[in-house]
Amino acid sequence: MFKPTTIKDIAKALNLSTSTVSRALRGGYEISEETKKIVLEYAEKINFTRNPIALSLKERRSYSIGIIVCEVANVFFSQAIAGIESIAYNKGYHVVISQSHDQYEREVTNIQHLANRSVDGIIISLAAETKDYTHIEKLHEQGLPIVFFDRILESMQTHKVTSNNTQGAFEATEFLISKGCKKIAHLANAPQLSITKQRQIGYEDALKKHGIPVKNEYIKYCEHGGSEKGEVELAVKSLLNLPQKPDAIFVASDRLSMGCLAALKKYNTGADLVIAGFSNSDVVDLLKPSLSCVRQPAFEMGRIATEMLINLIESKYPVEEFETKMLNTTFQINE
Amino acid sequence: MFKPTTIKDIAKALNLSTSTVSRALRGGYEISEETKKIVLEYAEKINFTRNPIALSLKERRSYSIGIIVCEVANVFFSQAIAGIESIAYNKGYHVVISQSHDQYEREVTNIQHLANRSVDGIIISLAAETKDYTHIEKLHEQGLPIVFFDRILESMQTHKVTSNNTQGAFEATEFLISKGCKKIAHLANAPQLSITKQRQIGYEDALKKHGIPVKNEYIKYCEHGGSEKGEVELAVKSLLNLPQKPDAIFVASDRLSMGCLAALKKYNTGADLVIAGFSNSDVVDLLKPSLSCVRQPAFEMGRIATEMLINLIESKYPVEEFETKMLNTTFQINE
DNA sequence: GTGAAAGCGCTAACAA
DNA sequence: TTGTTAGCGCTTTCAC
Repeated sequence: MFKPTTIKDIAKALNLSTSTVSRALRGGYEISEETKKIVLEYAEKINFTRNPIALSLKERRSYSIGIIVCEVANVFFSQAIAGIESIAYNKGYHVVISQSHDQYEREVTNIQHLANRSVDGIIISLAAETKDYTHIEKLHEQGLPIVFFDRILESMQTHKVTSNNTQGAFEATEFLISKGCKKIAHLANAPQLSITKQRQIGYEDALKKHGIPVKNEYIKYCEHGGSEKGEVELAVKSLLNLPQKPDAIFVASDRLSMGCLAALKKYNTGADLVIAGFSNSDVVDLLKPSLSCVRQPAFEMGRIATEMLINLIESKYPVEEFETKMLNTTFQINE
Repeated sequence: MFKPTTIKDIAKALNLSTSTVSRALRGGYEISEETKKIVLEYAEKINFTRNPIALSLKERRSYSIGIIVCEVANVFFSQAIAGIESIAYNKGYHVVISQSHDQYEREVTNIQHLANRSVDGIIISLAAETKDYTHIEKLHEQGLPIVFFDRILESMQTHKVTSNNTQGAFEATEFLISKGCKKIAHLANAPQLSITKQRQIGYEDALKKHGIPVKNEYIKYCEHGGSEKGEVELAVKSLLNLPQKPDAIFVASDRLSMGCLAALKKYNTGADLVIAGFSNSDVVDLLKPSLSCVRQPAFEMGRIATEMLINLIESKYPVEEFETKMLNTTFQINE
């Protein structure tokens, strides 16, 4: 059995009390230099580390933070996680990653699991399926620090980090217009998501600015964010079958973009379509139907969200003032 | 402050002792049906969950397992993680993911962090940079259950899961030969990795079988697994600059494949090259220079590794017999 | 400067 | 069937 040493072992070996050892280890000022030295050297020698579990129980906190994203195999999220880790580890926090796979049920399970003091706070981007927020609201009311990023819950009073989705969508759509497209479709995420609304506004604003009417049949939502099998393909198919077939598609997310390209390939079409969409993928310029894309500063978003969360966690007083940071996107043309 | 309810609160509210509550919650047979019902209903009502930290301290285990992979943004690993989670959650284990980014230092830090009783066991695929294994060996000697998958440490006596790398590499290389290629280069991972050796054997076997001489200058290793900036590009460049420029490349990993294609694009060449390599990417058939690929059963590998680990963790007696499972790959032609 | 002891939330041996 | 209590490893107040 795996049985590491405890301060009790050290105390016994050194003929001291556990409290003296404990204080010596954390450099308590009341301990004589000599004792301190003896203890530290011995601890070093036997490669001692304090039991973090016991520490958590005692301190009622775990020095770890939980992340909930829909999936880690998405470049946007993996970059964000890298950003989160970069801050968290520096400040002495461990990071626990969990995936909702865009499913409501799994989001609920994961957040329950993470709360209950196995983490000190949570950074979350909502699942596409989530429409009921009581599981989060309850924990928040109980005092669990929560920071939203990307897919935020607007109604909740806490810190939030997003990119400028509206502006990004606007640029992408305007790019499609600049390529001479007039029948621009929009392949969107689940309609209740914050990012879906914001991106749709950017899309519509661009159309309006250039005098192109917004047509509802050109906007297709994917309720499951593209994680349901065949979901994206169906949406693309219905666009292709419209009497007025689109000449361009603005796609709202990375996952949808890949699904869209795959569908176009399957139906052996798309050569006459211009595609632009949100994506942080690094292989985007290797794709056959090229994909111009809106890039989000994922790493930076992760960093900021983590700083906000740790502020919340370490704040001595209940925080009353919350901020929502919005970061700029960039647009990358691939043709 | 975040302050969840404890069994003490329940005991007080229900006028019972904490032990009764504790037993009722875990369905102890000695508790009367009535008391059990009252307790369970009340717990349900106030949405009670036991404090896992206290539980861990008491039981000297955390019911969580640690995973160390080079990066989560790699489809092979994210699929493996999904496999790991599928078993772990069913058996009541939490999963803690951490990334080495193929760096030795981070692997050491992560494994230290995970051990020390914050996890009950570890599933690991080695970092490309790792050449010294004492950090793992020490923990293993102390009794921490460890299972290797993918990039395994052959010298360690424990369970291991791999795919049939040699066979996969053989098929890919034979495919290139079947396309009429005779000057087949091999873009490989760090040379000390188990997978590198196995895949190289498959590559060489295929060449030999077809009477093609193995040339050392056609084999390029990437010490950092392609995670160092410019590493892959440099390797590809040196292949392209050979007096006898290759007519095909067999690439040893997903990351290297993407780097390779990017490099070919950058040098505006590759149309005359046939590429095949290991990849679990789902966008592989959308790539411009097409990439035929060896698919590994990542999800299944994750499942098996987890079953093995949990067996190790829950075994009453020290396990002496270890097994190495090897799963078959499949080959997917894209042209 | 050091030690004894209580307590964090939970379980389990022992009592009743 | 239920309650009392000690103890998991650590920190911290209070004595000395």
